[in-house]
Amino acid sequence: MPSEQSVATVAPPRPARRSRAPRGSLSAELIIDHALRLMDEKGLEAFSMRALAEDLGVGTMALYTYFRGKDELFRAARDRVLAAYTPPSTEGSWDQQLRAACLAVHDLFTGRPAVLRLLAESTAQDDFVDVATASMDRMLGLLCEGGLNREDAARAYGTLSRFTIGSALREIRVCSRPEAVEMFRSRIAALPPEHYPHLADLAPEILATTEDGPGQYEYGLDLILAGLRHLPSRCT
Amino acid sequence: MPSEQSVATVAPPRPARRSRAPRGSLSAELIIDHALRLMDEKGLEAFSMRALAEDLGVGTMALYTYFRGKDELFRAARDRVLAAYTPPSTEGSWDQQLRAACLAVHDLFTGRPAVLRLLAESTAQDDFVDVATASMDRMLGLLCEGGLNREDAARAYGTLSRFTIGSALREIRVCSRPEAVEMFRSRIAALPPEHYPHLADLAPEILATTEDGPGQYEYGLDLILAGLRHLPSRCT
DNA sequence: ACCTGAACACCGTTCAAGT
DNA sequence: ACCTGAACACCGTTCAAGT
Repeated sequence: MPSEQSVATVAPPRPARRSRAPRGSLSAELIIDHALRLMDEKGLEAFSMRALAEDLGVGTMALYTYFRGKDELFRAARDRVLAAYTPPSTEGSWDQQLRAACLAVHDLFTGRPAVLRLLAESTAQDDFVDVATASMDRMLGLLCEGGLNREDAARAYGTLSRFTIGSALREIRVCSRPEAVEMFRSRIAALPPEHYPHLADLAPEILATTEDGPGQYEYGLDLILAGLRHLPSRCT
Repeated sequence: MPSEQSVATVAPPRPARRSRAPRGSLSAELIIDHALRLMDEKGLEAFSMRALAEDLGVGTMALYTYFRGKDELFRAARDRVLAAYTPPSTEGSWDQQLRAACLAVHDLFTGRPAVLRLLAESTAQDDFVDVATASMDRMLGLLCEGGLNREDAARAYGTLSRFTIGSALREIRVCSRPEAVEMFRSRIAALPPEHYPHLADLAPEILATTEDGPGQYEYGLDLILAGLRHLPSRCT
């Protein structure tokens, strides 16, 4: 009496020897953990539901027990990183503290390129409140403390957050990637100097600042903070 | 004598009655034109090589005669918009002209959301020199004219360009989309005021500035320009 | 040369089914 | 409930073939 497995059936090629995954082996948290790691390691375009499932050692459809789909998974990953973030407390005058808070957000994003891209490229109408809620509240408080009126505080925050996102995006796409900087260099060198005299003249300085992302960020941040200190509405 | 079309052959369902496209009906320029229109109308995620080909009334593979693939088509479309751009000439002091040049770039991008997204999301190591070469050269010239030294000019340009891109991205994703603003509003209203006191307090001002994208951009721009005027290195 | 459809290797997701 | 593979409707792109 031949047992079932000894029968010479032509088995279809199974890509990975994986029996049914044990019942409690998955959870939303675990999925998000692996997703964030995968996205930051292999890049956002290499990420897929199928690749994530394989990384977890489960069938693709197992993910759909925990998330409605890819978009919901993305939002959950992004929100977890942003909501868990608390800006480091610092000492000093209001503008020194504000400076530190901005730098912390900047570092958060450059350290988590996938989350930044998710934030910037998200196509859903849903949007996280803003950069990171706790940080936003803190910065608004510091701006008021600095003597800005209500409208100036809101607008100053908007300015700082837009500049921070713009800077971090440039850094993860160019400054921190040697091949991209090299491409930038050769593109500038190839421009006809007679058409772009100032650009050709300042090329060395432009390249130097491109290579130093964080320094460039601090420079612009200080520029904005200087502008804030000279605001006519300020009465401190 | 039955003509060919009267023969009762069981024809496979042809999606569109399209005979072979005439020989010279396509060109790189025409393809780019349609691509830009499609991307701005239907959104970047709705765009595909297959949809573009259908829009042009040709087979999908006809596009590959003119472009190596989707990425090359994207780059060509982006480069055409940016390279063709010349900043409007304006009058006034160096900082007034600088202000006008920044606003023109800002308007270029908010008016062409697909190009901005292409610029921001491009994954290729190749990157256009920067925002728009002619504009970059002009702004660098104005900064030097304003008395900034070489390094400050390069860094100031970097600051202005990062802020401009960050602002334009925020505008096309939130400010100019009523559903997104509404989502933002309800998210803020849902936050516990005891955890985010400043945010809850300033909610009206924050929402007002969110609704006014261009105004918010001008505010931040003026803040940066004020910072530039107070730069210690300036000797004018 | 320019344009074509069929085919391939990917996606995300629906569905009916297994445990 | 939790997890599965098959199937569907999409992609971008390769290829051999038509004109």
